[in-house]
Amino acid sequence: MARKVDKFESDLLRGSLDLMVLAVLDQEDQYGYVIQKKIREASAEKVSMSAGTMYPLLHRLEGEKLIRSRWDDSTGRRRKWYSLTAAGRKRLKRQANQWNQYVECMAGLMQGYFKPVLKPKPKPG
Amino acid sequence: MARKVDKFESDLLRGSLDLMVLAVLDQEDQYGYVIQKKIREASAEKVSMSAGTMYPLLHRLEGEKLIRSRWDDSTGRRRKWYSLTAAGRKRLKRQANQWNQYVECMAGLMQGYFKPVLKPKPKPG
DNA sequence: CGTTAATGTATCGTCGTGCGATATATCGGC
DNA sequence: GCCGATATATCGCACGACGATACATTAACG
Repeated sequence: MARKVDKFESDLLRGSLDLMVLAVLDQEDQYGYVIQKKIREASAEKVSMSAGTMYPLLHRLEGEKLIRSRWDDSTGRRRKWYSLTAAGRKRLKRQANQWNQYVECMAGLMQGYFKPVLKPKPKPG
Repeated sequence: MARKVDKFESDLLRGSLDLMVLAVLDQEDQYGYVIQKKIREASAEKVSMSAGTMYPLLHRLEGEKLIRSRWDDSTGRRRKWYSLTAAGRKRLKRQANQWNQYVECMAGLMQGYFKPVLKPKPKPG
């Protein structure tokens, strides 16, 4: 059996997808297709969101005024570019913080109840 | 009615709640009310699952044969004790692994696109 | 010219699940 | 008697990731 690249469960995505997209847009303005691609590549193919996830997500974030869009029809391919709003940057900061806190909480929970799986101090030197 | 629990956090739970419960049960057999309490306390009140989340979750895990239950009616309070099955232990190992990998992926994504938040405060001196 | 693949955005219905509300019952303290 | 904590359970709702589907452009290949 050929070992396929293990993909993460979609339930994990649920809590962090917004954060990823906001983080990508914090670096530079982008359009949907590229955002999707960037996340997939940056995660070594492990995080992949379908188009049916991506576009509604973008629309939702825009509805929340966290990002704004503008169409680019200058080329044959219609592209909708997105950029972070001030509120988006603020949200990004808050969620990134929350994410880090949550990861710490999980680490604590796992350490207390499930030592073996947690790496025994990688100690990168 | 306004949402009491932050949506970001409840979505985070989605990807990791099974893992938490399995981790708690890996330490020792427990019943629902205490599992709920342990998670809440171990996370410094930050992670809290409602009873309406807890019991259906337990039933689901039991349906998946990851845990098994037995009633204790010896006291006035009826308690349903849960314990991990072999499959449950296996799943716990897998999920914990996935979680750790996912956290690493996120760290990579965030580092590339959002340095300021992730970066630990440099200790002066 | 026709076909296929990649690019690019969009919407639909389905499904799973966390949540608040609610129900039921026991027990201890006042 | 009343109230809060303990203890389990179920209901309907909200929300979002997903696969399917649609449609248009561009480029490669025959």
